[in-house]
Amino acid sequence: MSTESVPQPSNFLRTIIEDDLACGKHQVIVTRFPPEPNGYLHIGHAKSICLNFGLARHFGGRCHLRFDDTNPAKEELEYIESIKESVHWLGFDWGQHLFYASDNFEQLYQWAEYLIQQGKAYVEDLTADEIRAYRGTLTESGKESPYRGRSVEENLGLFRRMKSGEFPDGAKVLRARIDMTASNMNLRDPVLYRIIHAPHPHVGNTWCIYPMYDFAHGQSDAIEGITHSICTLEFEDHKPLYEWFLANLPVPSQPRQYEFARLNLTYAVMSKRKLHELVNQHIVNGWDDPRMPTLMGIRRRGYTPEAVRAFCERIGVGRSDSWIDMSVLEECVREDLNERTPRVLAVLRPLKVVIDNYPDELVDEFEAANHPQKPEMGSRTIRFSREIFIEQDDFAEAPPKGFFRMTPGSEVRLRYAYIVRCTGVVKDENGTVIEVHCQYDPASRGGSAADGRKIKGTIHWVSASHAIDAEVRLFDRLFTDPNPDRGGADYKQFLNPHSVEVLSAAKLEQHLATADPEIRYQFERQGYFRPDPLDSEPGRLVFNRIVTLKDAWSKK
RNA sequence: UGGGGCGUCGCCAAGCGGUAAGGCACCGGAUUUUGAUUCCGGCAUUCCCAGGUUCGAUCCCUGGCGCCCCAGCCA
Repeated sequence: MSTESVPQPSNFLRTIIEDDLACGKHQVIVTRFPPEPNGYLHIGHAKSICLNFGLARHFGGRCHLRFDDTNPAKEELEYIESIKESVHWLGFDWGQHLFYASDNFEQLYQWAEYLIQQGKAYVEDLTADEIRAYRGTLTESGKESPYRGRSVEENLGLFRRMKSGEFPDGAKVLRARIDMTASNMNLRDPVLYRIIHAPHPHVGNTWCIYPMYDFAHGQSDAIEGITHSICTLEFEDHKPLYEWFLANLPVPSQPRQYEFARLNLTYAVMSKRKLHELVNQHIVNGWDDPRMPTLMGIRRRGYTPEAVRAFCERIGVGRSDSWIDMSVLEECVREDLNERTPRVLAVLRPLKVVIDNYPDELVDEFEAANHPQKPEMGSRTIRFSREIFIEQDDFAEAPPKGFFRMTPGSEVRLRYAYIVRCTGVVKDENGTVIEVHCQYDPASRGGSAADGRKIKGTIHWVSASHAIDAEVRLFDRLFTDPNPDRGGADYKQFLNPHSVEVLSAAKLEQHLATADPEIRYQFERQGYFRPDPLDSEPGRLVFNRIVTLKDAWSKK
């Protein structure tokens, strides 16, 4: 794919790995994509997936898929399945390397007892509120819990009773004994285990105590032999704790954590909370709504995995907070679709045109190229007759300066067909043009004038008696503001009221009657479209607009 | 005002002491039966600011300024 062949500039992660390989620290690198199965994946996750799988592929290593499933209160099987499907859709394969943090629960439990035995963990009886109060603030150090000094035996007994289900949710937690005065809050005796009497999506009812992220993540990395544990910036403050566990537990390997800046996209929101809200409040029609930045959404809309991968390559990886322009994503989609889609003529907002000097019953046929720059993509036949439809926007009774489409008195080319001249219009009682009359030039068959005169404008059309009907959904950005997320304001006030426009009377060339949902098309002069995989069916076609074509005219 | 991180063109991003890559956006112009594509050309005497070291600094030092993250029994 041409979009992926451009050499990529280096980034700090590649540099680190190159150095680790060069000095012999590692023979082979192992990365992992570690989602929590508590929601659906979005374009931000795609960046992480492409990074982790891409780095492994680039350096001949491997990448694991690991579910960080340590909190059964929020996780579901449905999400596990969806996440696997999205990663595959994006084009990556973890092979045999599918892992669950929950598969390590027994080992993690043993390590927790080990820490207790070393005097480095204790059972806490303080309530959640009390723990918070004892933790201190950003500027004041914390206080030690009165339960911090329990004996190893007492801690072990209590922890085992926690495990056996003797206590209700929240009654006790296991804490690491580190330093209540640490300036890094994560080191102020972090909670290691909490009691949750809930079935787990992967390991069922075997446990009622569950490890916290911090106690599971690094150790799982170590168990899997991860060499480079890549996460987002907000985990940087957790690194000392990550390393504390690796240093204080007999783990089988020593992974290293590196952080990068998460993806932010203009005109979109990415937080799980906001995405949930859009769905729950029916602002969008589900997680796979084509306007959503979820992988399910953009997939349904018609974005290709190739385009998403090209996007992830193009934006680079860094450590500074960044907001990528939506136009970068859109341009990646266009670049891919421009290469691969067959062209087709489709009239979205039909305006009837009658060619008065064209024989009533005559039907002409033209060969239309499927791709003007790629003859190998072939051609198809399109039919022409006396009555056709053109785009309402392609006609102007009083054209603005520079308009070179159909207008009274002047000539315009009907793509692949004939040159026509508008001779008159029919209006309804409101003065709206409802029909246009033309004369065609019989000597211009195919669209070229016999005398070689230049025709500036070419518009698309569809034969009225041959066209098929379809619904077309025009999607646009969900928000009107580039940063709906920014500062205090409610992001919902920036919702774009025109993020979807449904055109129910579109007219398509006959060729599209059997459109395969997996095939994308370019509707010439308009954009890229594909049949909606859920709602389109033979006889009741529904097309989604994936992205518009660039349009230098509308900018003026 | 505790700790951690970041600051190179409107948005990303290379650069790692030797005199500012690239992409998107934008602005021209050429070709065009898609106002698309393609193609040419333009677009940071300057790297948050101020000092310092050096023959030479975006890269080193010092001091400022700005922005982000952290006080879940979430990840």
